[in-house]
Amino acid sequence: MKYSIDHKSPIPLHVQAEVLLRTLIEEEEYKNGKVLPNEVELAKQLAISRTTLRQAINKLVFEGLLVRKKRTGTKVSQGVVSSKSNNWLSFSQEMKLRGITIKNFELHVTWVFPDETLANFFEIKTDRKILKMERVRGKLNEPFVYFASYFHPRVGLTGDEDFKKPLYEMLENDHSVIATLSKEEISAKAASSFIADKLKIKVGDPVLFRKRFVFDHGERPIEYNLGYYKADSFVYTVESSR
Amino acid sequence: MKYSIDHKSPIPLHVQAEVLLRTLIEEEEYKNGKVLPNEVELAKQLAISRTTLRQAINKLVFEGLLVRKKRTGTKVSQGVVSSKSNNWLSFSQEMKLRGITIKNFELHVTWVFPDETLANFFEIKTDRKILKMERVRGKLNEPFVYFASYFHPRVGLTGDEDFKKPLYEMLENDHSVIATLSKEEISAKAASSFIADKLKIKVGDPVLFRKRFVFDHGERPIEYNLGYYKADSFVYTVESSR
DNA sequence: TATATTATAATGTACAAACATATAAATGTT
DNA sequence: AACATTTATATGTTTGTACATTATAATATA
Repeated sequence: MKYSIDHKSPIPLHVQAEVLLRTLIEEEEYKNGKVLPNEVELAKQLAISRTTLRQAINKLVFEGLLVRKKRTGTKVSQGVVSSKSNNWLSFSQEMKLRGITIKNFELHVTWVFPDETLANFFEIKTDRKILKMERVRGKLNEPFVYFASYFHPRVGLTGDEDFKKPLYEMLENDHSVIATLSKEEISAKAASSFIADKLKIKVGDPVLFRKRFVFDHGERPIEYNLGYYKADSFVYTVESSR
Repeated sequence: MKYSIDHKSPIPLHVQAEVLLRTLIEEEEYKNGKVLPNEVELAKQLAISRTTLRQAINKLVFEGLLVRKKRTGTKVSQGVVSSKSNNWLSFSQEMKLRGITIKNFELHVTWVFPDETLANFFEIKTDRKILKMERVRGKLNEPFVYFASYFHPRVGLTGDEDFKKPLYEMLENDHSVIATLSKEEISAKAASSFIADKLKIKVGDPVLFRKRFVFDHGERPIEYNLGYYKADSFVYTVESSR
């Protein structure tokens, strides 16, 4: 047989099968839509169990490389590809693009004990103080966002930094912390009295709420950020393709 | 026990387990790094075999939602990898994954003249009628989103289509229209009387407003979609890296 | 006290065996 | 010829079982 599997190798059989399949589906005929040998048959040929073979196939199916169809069989999927969109600007940069000049008219830095959520996110104990930065930004007399940011001690912030500079630039230049990954959650909320006060709106008024989790290259948590945007002052844009 | 699995249901056990896990890991504690019950234990609790449970966990691991570690256990991944073309699920698909069954309790199809914005987007004249589809969706007696969708004439919809089927699938299968690009704008708004009525909330209550522009492979406009989500019923998640 | 060593608890790998389900193809019926 | 029915074949689901591997926790040793 053309391909086979080494049962003596320390490499797991399903991994060997996966590699073998990847090679196999590179072949012209398979690329052009020929169905693979059926699972039972192929498993027998490779002298592995069907379960093990399926383990390998599953992975490729999940990657979108293979497509399964009952009765018909499994074959190489036709059009694949995936891309991703990016949005990695700090708030001031984002606003600048829209021709809006931002004022920071409240900037407050304190050291606080993290609550459970924060301690968990940062993977630290609750008795270890962390830096909290709050700020209100907007046009003068018209605040439109309140932020609360928490930073991991690892970052080494003292609280004396110049927070008026673009944040991620500052972290990179002065602290060698490179934020590479972020996860955001966006939802709508009614303003609490605290937020209403900060944004000069009424309690219950709509706000856009954005949670942002920032990580460094090693997937270590860097910043935990909560943003409350006055309705209509902020539009979040996402582009995606498939 | 808090969650459980229905052995009588026609839904495969591993799918049920998957949904259940997705719900589970939405909980704060798990999101913040608590490890899941170990496989053997969890399988016993859910009264399914470990193999079946692993099938479910595997899927989430492939998606990058969970991370396994020997001896330590399995937990929700922090840094996340964003694998699947997941921002490309239709509403019903998105909800299904969360184990929520959606009712369409208002579905309305009409032909309308586009306003300036629409005509511009579709690059057509304002005297050419286009198909408008409105719907309210949610759990029964608890609507949580109102949609209005407009389709380009090019798509060739007659209005008699079965809009209960997943939209993009339908477009693809029955109309050979493949939506590949989307641009979305998300903001918070106060409910108008119209929206308040649709969502059974009060005028002025917060809603998440999502505009969605959908294009085909040739970047030609396909759909213009407006969605009004009841506050807290919907969280928009974005992952990005640089 | 610091460093090896060993035990333990979690995931990882692998098999065999049944039965379920969807669908293409073959067959039968009108 | 058009339609309905059956059958065969491929994937899909599920269980039970066994042993391997690895990283942490507990223990023993220098």
